Amino acid sequence: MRFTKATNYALHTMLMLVAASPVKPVGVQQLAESQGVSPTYLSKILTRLVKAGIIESISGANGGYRLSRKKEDITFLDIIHAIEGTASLFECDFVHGDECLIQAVMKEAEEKMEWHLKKAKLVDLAQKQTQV
Amino acid sequence: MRFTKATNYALHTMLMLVAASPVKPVGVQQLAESQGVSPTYLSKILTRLVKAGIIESISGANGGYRLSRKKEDITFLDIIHAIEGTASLFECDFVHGDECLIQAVMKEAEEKMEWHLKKAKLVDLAQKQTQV
DNA sequence: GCGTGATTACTCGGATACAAGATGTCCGAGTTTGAGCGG
DNA sequence: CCGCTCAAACTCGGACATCTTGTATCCGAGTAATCACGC
Repeated sequence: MRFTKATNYALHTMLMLVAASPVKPVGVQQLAESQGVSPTYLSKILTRLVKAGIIESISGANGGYRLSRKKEDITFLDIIHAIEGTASLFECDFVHGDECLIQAVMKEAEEKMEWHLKKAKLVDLAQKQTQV
Repeated sequence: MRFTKATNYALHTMLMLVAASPVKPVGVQQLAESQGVSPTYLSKILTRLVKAGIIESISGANGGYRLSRKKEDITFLDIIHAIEGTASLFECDFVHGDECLIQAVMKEAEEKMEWHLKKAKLVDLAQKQTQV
C-alpha cells in the first residue's frame, strides 16, 4: 500500500506544466530530463492524464503537452485518480450479512484523505516555488 | 495503491478476537475457516501482529491466538501499520533544492487518514455487531 | 516569390522485458495437553 | 492412585511456487513544422 512512482512523476510534471505557459506546449524530453526518467516512460504516464482530460498533447515538431483546463481547477486528487484509478483503496469481498462494518470505517478514512487532496491545488505550490 | 488482502484478513481476525474471550485462545483453523483462507497463510499474517505486540500466540494443544492488550486500546491504525508497515505512503526521492512541496501535501493528506484510523477502535464495531 | 515535396522533430500505441511484491502452499521443528499404561 | 511415556493437536518459521503489478524499453506509425528545390 504505497503510491507508485508514476504518481510522483505525474505530480512533478504537472507542477511544471502549471508553471509553464498555457499556450506553448512543453516537450516530453525536457520534462523527462529534469526528473531523470526516460521520455518514453513519462509519455506513457502522461497519456493517462490526457485521457482524464487534464492535459492535452500536441503532435509534430514543437509539440508536447500543455494544460487543457484552467490551472486553478486542477487538484491533487484529479491527478492521483487519473494515475492510480478511482477504485476504493479497501475492498472487502467477503459475504457478510449486510455491509461490512470494517469497510465502512476504511472508506471514511479514505474520504478524509481525498478531501484534503481535493482542496490542494497545484497553483498554490507553483506560486510558492517561484517566490523562492 | 491499494490495501492488501492481508490487511483485510488481519482486521477481520482481530474483530473476532476482540469479540472472543480474552483468556481462552482461538485456534487459527477456526479463524481461517470463517474467512475462507488457508490456516498456514493466516498464521503468517498473524505473526506480524504478534511481533507488533497486539496479540500473542499460545503453542501446543488448545493453543491459538488472543489479545495481549486491553481491547479498548486497539485501533485500526495499529493493525494496518503492523501489516502494511509504517513507511510513508508517498516518497519523493528526487533531489530538490529543499523539501519537496508535493510530498508535504501528500503527507498532510496521509495524516488525515491516519488520524481517523487512530480514532477508530475495534471494540465499537464488536458491540455494533453483537447488537444485530 | 511561391507552391510542393522531403526531411526532421515530435507524440502515440502496442509489444515486450524485467523486477518486486502480494498471495499462497508445503514441510519440518518445537510445545503443550491429555490419554494410556505400568507400578 | 500416581507418575511416566507417548501420541495428538497445535503454532512457528523458512523455503518454495505463482500471479499480479509496477517499471521501463524498443520500435513502427502518424503528424506537424520547417527546409530545399524547382518553377
